[in-house]
This record gives sequence, structure tokens and C-alpha cells, in this order.
Amino acid sequence: MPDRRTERHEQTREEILTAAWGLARGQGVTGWTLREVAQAVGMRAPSLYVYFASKDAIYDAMFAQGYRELAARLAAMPELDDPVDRLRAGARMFLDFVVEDIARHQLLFLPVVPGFEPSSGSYAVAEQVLEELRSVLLEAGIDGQSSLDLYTALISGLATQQVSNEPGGTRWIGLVDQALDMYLASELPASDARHR
Amino acid sequence: MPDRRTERHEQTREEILTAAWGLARGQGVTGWTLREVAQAVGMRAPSLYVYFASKDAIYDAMFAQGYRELAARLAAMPELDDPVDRLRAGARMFLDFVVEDIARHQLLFLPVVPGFEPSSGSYAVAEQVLEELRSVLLEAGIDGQSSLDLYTALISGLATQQVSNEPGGTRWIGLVDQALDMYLASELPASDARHR
DNA sequence: CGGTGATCCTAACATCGTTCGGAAAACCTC
DNA sequence: GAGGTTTTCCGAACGATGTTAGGATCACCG
Repeated sequence: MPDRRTERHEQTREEILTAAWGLARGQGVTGWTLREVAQAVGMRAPSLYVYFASKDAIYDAMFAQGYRELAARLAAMPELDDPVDRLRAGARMFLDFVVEDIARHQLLFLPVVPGFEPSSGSYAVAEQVLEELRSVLLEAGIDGQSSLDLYTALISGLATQQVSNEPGGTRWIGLVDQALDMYLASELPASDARHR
Repeated sequence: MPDRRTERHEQTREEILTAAWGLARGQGVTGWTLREVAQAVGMRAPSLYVYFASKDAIYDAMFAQGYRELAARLAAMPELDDPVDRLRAGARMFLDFVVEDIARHQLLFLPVVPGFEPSSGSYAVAEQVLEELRSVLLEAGIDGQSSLDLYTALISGLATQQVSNEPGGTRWIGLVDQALDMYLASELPASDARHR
């Protein structure tokens, strides 16, 4: 029975998160203030504590939201027959997702918020999504811890270089096909890793 | 004419930086306070402003110090005849340097300090070191912007994954040879990229 | 020895996240 | 609808932060 009050409560939470995202995008992940968020939603800072236990709790909700969005993108991907095609499409999707919102990338994948560590609940969302990405690799015949780790290093390396050194550009993420060719030629069991 | 006073001044600056590094290593790059640093060197916080214009100026000096240390490691490397051997040794040296001090890695290579951007002087030091690393690649016959970018993404990806997900371990940096084999097989003109 | 600049301090400011206590509003029960 | 309860929201304020102001004290130079 969804209470009328709890419904409105949840609605206000979303409103706060939206305002926080907007400020984070404009002024950096850590460049916003509780008083600013409060003003954006027509409140004073202390009132935010009705909806979130702390600023870190807001970060935590944003963190979970970010990974849930990534999960949605993953679920919305076209079902390709060739597992290698799926792998390539997954990598491109991930890189698009990353460069689309620098603040989100930093919050989700880099330790930029001083004291923040995701709660176990939010961390579980992240783990699950990353696990799904890994399963795409497995289906392509890539097996073994070291091959998986090499893949994550390669793709996340492209992403981090892109947003750190040329935000908004494509200098690194444009190398995704070249990088995958390289990776697949080395890690794929014995078939071809034809381009495109 | 090195004044006696300016000499002592420089000495105190070093003392402050050493204290800041110690606190940064123990409590995170941004997990220290001017009052803490001051106490560590036997002062009160405002006195630090005699030696640094702001906290960001301390970060800036640490940034330059970090890159100067990296430059020293680069200069101290044994002179290997084979440029590919030099490349491998350089990558290993870099990864060792990175995992050795997480706080330094974050300050030098990740945008973790909220408002901080290196001054032009400190940035020049960084540019020069990275340029030297690039020249090692060129000597190995690796040419072209995209090849260079792919290399930086790969190596920095290994480093970032290591310190972000398993600080103190070797799960990712242990893959450096495998990664270089993969990279060289794909990017090296036409010779062999024999392991070890 | 007198003077000048560097050094270091206490006090205080603005801003931050956060807590407290109470007023207003929304809701549920009778 | 009235009464009571819970949620919402606020002003005031606390401790901590980086930083500034103003004044002592000290080191050095002539």
C-alpha cells in the first residue's frame, strides 16, 4: 500500500537528486553545496536531512542511480548473434556512457569524493552490472582472470584518459575499435577478430 | 648569492611538504588539514602562509615534486640497447612508481583534489616527463598519435585499476608483460616482440 | 646598537556539513 | 469535522575548514 506521504517523499528525493546531478555536472562532482541543492529545490539546507541522512547519502543515491542507468543501457542493447559483436557493442556503449557525463564517470569509477564509499546496497548494484559486462566477455570465449582484468584495464584506461585529458572529445574513445582488434587478436582463442 | 634566510625558508618549505606527504599517505590525498600539517612541523595554521600562498599551492608543490621524482627514476634507468627492452623497462618502472604511493598517483594522474589545477610551471614539469616517456616509444618504432594514445590508455588503465580496486596488490600491474606483448604484437612495425 | 624584514602568533571571518528545538502543515483516526 | 500524531520545514547555532588582519618577536644587516 503506497502511502500518499511516502510517495511524495520519494518524489522529493528524486527532485533533490536531479538538482544535485545538475550542480555536479556544472561545477564538478564535489563542487556543490547542500545549501545550493536546497535552494534549487526551494528549501533550506537542514530540510534536506528529512530526505537524506547526510551529503554522503546523497552521493550514495547518485552512485546507485548511475549504475542503474548503466544497467538499463546494457539491457536495452540490441541482441546480436555474434558474441564478439556483442563485446564490441558493449565496449562502445560503455565508453559513450562514460564520456556523456564526466561527473558521473568520476563518481562511479574514480575515488574523487573524499570520504565517500558506496553503501553495501549501492555497491551491490555496481557489482551486478560489472558482472553482466564480464559475462559478455565470457560468452565471447574470453576466459581467465587475467584476460578479464586486462580488458577492464584497457577499456577503463581509454575512458579515463578521455575524460581526464580531453573532456568532450573523442581522441581516446575513438580508438575503441583499434583497441579491441588488438585485444581480440591476442586474447581470442583461435578465430578471427574481424574489424567492424 | 644564496641568502642565509632564503635558505632556511626553502628548508622549512621542504619540511612542510614532507609533513603533507606523510599525512596524505596516511589519510588520503585530501584527508589532511592545514592545522594538522602545521602541528606536524610545530606551527599554527596561519604561519604556513609565510611559505605557501594557499593549500592549493601546497598541492601544486607536491604535484611538481612528484613529477620530478618520476623524472629522476626515468633518468636513473639502466641504458638498454634494445629500444623494446627500454620500453618494457619503462612501463614496469612507471607502474612500480604508481603503486608505491597511492596518494601520489591520485594527485599526479587523477582529478581527485576538488579545485586543484597545477600551475603552468608544475604542469610544464609533468609535460616534459610524459614527453620523455613518449620518446621511448618513438625509439621503439611506435609512431603516430593513436598508437601513443593507446599505449598511455593501456598502461594508465593498469595502474588505475590496480590502485582503485586492489591497493597494495599486483593483480593488474602483474599483467604488464602480457599487456605489452599484446600491444607490441599489434603496434610494432614488423619485428618480433619476444617476451622477457 | 638601531632598524628592517621575516617569522609566528592570537583572534576572527566566511563557509561548510550537521544538529537542535520548535513551528507549521499534512495526514490518520474517531 | 476535532484531536492527535507524524512529517515537513525553518532559524539558530555548533564544530571544523581555509584564510585574513594585526601585532608581537626574532634574525639579520648596516
